Amino acid sequence: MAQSKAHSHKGHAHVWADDLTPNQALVLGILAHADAPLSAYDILDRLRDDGLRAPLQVYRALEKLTERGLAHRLESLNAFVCCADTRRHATGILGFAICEACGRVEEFAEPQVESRLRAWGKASGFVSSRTMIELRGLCRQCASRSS
Amino acid sequence: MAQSKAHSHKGHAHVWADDLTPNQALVLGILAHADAPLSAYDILDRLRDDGLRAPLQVYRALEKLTERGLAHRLESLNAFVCCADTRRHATGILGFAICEACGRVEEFAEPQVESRLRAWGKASGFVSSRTMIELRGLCRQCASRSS
DNA sequence: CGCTGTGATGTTATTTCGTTACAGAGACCG
DNA sequence: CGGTCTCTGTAACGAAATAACATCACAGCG
Repeated sequence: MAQSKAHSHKGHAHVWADDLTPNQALVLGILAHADAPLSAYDILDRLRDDGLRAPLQVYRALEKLTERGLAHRLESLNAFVCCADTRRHATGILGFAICEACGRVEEFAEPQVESRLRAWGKASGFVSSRTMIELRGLCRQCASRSS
Repeated sequence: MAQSKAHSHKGHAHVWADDLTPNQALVLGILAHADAPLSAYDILDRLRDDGLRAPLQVYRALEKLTERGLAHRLESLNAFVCCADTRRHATGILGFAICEACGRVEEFAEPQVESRLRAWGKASGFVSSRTMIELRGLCRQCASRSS
């Protein structure tokens, strides 16, 4: 840890967190500027000019970023997005609505969903460490366009 | 369609549905006897003696089985399970609790979770076609053992 | 200074997962 | 008969993820 600024020389980096390593900052920068989820290899391709060469470099950065809630993995897509609201993420379970037309992802929190899942865990004895909620469908714009 | 019995000569097949093709019946038979999720390649390995040779044969069968709700894909695992309760599946959204110790999967339905998600969709304009809910953690037995 | 522990990095090769492309066999329908 | 549809078989490929191993930077300590 303790890695100082970690500003991309391309100007990707922002405020988020100051203690990112250079690779982590590069990856987060790419995710923050993308308007759709990116696979690890997509990210790698966009960072070749910044010196990244192997998938593992990207996967390692993504692992740290997701641990800290700065990025999320979409399991049904094998792809990653930048967290839309770090504050909210800290408070509980997030859901993701993935538009299959435009590719955009909406991040949401539903406290009542969370409490119902917690109640189910209590009743069944299952101790949950991580919860994934993903919806596939059409966002408002795409749904109205295609109707 | 209309493929008759589709009984495996190894005795895998059961009641479920009579109109499965031979390959579909083989795959479903393997899934039904497994006590943990299986990847497509796991399934393929166990069906070599039954004549299956290529991944695609398994993926095609899995596609039909999941369409009909006879099997489910666990996105966070890239693996498949036999549906535990086809009746319940027909009625709505299912969740899956995956034990990271023993590998077993519990399938559950939470109508209130479903209604909350539906409400969110209505409010945000998102038209959902498919919903995935997966929990990772420890089942009752494994949680008590490891405490 | 040298030594040591720890975490991030870099590189190669391999494994695991999933799909594309193409061709054949059988059922059903006109 | 020809046309279409679904299921099937085979080979090759592409995408996603990890294993194994070596290196580098740095902080703490004697």
